[in-house]
Amino acid sequence: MRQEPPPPSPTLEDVAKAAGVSRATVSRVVNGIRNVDSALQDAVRQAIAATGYVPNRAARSLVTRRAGSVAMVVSGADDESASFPVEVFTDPFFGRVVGGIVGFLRPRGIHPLLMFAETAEARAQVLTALRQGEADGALLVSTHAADPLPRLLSEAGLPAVLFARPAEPVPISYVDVDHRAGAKLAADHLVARGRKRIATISGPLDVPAARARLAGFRDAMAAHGHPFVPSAEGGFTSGSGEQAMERLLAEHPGLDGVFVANDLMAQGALPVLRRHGLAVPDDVAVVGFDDSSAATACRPPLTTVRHPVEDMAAEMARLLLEHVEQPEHRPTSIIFEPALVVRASS
Amino acid sequence: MRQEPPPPSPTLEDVAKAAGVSRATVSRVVNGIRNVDSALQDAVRQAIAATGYVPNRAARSLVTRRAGSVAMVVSGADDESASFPVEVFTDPFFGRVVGGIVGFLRPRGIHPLLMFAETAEARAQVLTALRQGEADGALLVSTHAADPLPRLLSEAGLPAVLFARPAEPVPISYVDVDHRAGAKLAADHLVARGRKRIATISGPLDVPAARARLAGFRDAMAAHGHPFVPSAEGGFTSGSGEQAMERLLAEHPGLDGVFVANDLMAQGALPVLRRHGLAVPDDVAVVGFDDSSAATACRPPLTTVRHPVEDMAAEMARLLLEHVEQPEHRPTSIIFEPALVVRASS
DNA sequence: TTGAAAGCGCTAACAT
DNA sequence: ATGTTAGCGCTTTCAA
Repeated sequence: MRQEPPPPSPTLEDVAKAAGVSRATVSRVVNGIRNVDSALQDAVRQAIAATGYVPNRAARSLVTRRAGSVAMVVSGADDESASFPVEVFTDPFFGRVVGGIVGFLRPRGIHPLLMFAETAEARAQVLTALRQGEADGALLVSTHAADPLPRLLSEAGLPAVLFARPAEPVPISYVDVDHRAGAKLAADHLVARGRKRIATISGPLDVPAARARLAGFRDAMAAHGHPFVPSAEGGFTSGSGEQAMERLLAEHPGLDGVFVANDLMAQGALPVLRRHGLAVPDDVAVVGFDDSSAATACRPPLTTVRHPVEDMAAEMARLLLEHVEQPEHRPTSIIFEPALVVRASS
Repeated sequence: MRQEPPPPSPTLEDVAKAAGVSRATVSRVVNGIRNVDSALQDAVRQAIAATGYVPNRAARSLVTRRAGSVAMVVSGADDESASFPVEVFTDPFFGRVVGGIVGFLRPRGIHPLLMFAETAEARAQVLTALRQGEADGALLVSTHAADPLPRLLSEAGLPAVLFARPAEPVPISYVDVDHRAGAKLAADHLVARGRKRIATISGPLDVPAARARLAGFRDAMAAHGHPFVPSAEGGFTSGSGEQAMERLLAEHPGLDGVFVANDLMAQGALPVLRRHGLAVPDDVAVVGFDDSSAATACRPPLTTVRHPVEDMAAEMARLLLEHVEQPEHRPTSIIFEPALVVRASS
C-alpha cells in the first residue's frame, strides 16, 4: 500500500475542459448568472459533478475583494481576566445573540469569525484582521459602555454594526432596544399591580441607555399621576444595586414598588429588601430590565423587560451585509420594542 | 465636501517602490525570512509604516494554499431545535472549550470560524466550507455520541480533531479525559468518606466513555475490597438518571453512596433520593462526572469529576495545526487526567 | 543577498 | 450567448 500523493483538487479549467466550454462559462454557471444556454448548463453541471469541483475561496476573494465572512467581536474595556471568554459564553444573552446572527448568516453561506477584544493588543489584532480582509466587517457586542473599539472601527472606515448605541457618539450603525418603551412597560405594570409608592434605581447616568430608562420611567409614571418618582443612581453592578436600595429605603421606608434599571442591580437589591423585613412581591414589587441570567437566578425570579435579542442580532447581520455591499451607506440605527416578562417578583 | 473615492489599499508593489527594492524583498521582510540586508530591512519597514501596508490574505492564501483560520464546529445528531446555539452556549463547558481554543490560537494570529452542524444540511455546509478552503481544518465538539460528522470529515481527508473519542471507531485524532482514572477518583473518595454500600449509575454502554467509567469504577472498588458493585444503566439524561436511581433503590435500599456517571443523571437522581427520605450527603453520598452546569445547579451542589477542559481544547488546536502542516500525520489521541471537585453532595 | 518572472484559481470587461 | 484575456496581490523558484 503505497502513499499516494494528494490529488490536486480540480479547478475551473479542469471543469471547462471536461465540459468542452470556456472557464468563463463554467464560472457563470457556478455563480448562477443567466444568459447561459441550458444545454451547456447541464453539461457544465455534469462536469462539476464528475470532477468533484468546488470553487477556491481565496481565488474568488482575491478578485471580488470580499472575504465572504464576518467577524463577531466580543469586546470589553481592558478586562484582563483570562476567563473572559468563559464568562461571556455562560450568559444566555450571548447565546441568543449568536443564535440570531447564525440564523441569518447561515442560509447565506456565511460563517462568523469569533474574535475577542478585551485588551488594547486584542483590539489591534481585530483591526488588523479586518484590514487584511479576513472578514468583510464586524458585528460588535460590547460588555462595557466605555469600549474604545467602535470609534477605532469607525475611524478605520471598516463596516461594523454594534449591539446597543455607543456611550460616546460615534458615526456607526447599531441596533438597540427602545429603552423608554421598556421602562414604560415596567411603570404600567407596577401601577396595574396596585402599587402606590413607587421608586426606581437607575443605571449610571453617563450611559445613554440608563438615562433613557430613567426618563421613560418618569414620563410613564407622570402619565399615571405620579409626577415625582424617588430614584437612586447605581452602576449597573450587583453591589451598586445593593447600595442604591439601601439609600432608597433610608429615605422612603414605605415604598411598595421598585423599577431597577437592570437585572444585576435588582439581584443586589433583593437581599437588602429581605434584610429590612420586606417580602417580595407582597410588600415590595420589583421589576428588572434585560432578562439576563440574573433574572432567573434571583429569588424570587424577576419580572423583567426582555429585549428581542435574536431579532436584533439578525438585524445586525443584515445591516452589516448592507454596509459591506454599499460602502457609502450611512450609519443607521434600528430600534426594537421590548416585552415584559412577568415572574414572581411582582 | 465632495465624496472621495475610497483610496485603494497599498500593495507589496507600492511598498517596494517606496523602499526602492523589489516585491520579493518586501515579501521576505514581511514574512520574517532572513537573508535580507538589515539596511534594506529598515528601509522596507519604514516604507511599510509610511504606506500603511497590510498584506492581503486572499492573495496570500491563494499561493500558500492555507486559509490561516480553523473551523470550530459544534455538532449534534439531527437536533432540529432552532435554539441549538443558545443551549450550547449556555453551558459553561462550551465557554471553557472556546477559552482554551482561543487562548492557543490567538497568539498565533488565528481566529476560529464558528459553525453549527446539527442537521444533514448543516453538515454538508461545513464540509463544503472546508473543501473550499474557508478554514484549514476543524475542531469538533459533538453533543451526541452518534454524530456522523467525524466519519464524514475523515472520509473527506480533511484535517480535524475531536473533543472526546468517537463512538464508532473512525481514523481521526481526538483528545479525551482518562475516564477510568476519573471513576477511580470517585471510588477512592466514596471509600475515604467511609461509605460501605456503594452503587453506580452508568451511562449508555454503547458509548465508550460510559463503559470506561463503569470499568474504572469497578476496578477501583475491587481494589478497595468491593468486588461486586450494583449498577443501573442510564442514558446520560436527567430522566434516565431518575429511573436508574429508582431501580437501584428498589434492589438496594440500604445503599449509602452512589457514583453517577454524569452530572445530568445525578441531577435526576437527587430528587429521587429525597423522595425516599434519604438525605444527601448524610444518608447517601453522591458523586457525579463532568463538572457541568448541572453540578452547581443541583441541591446540594455535586461533588464531581472535572475535565481539564481548557488544556484539552488548547491541545486540540495544537494537534489540528500539526495536521494542517503535515497532511500525512497519523491520527493521534491524547488523554488528560481529570480531577475531583468536592462539593456538598458527599 | 537581491531581482525578475511565473503562476496560484478566479471574475469580469471586452470582443465576438 | 460564449470565448478571450487581463489582472487581483502574493509567494517562490530560478538567475544573477
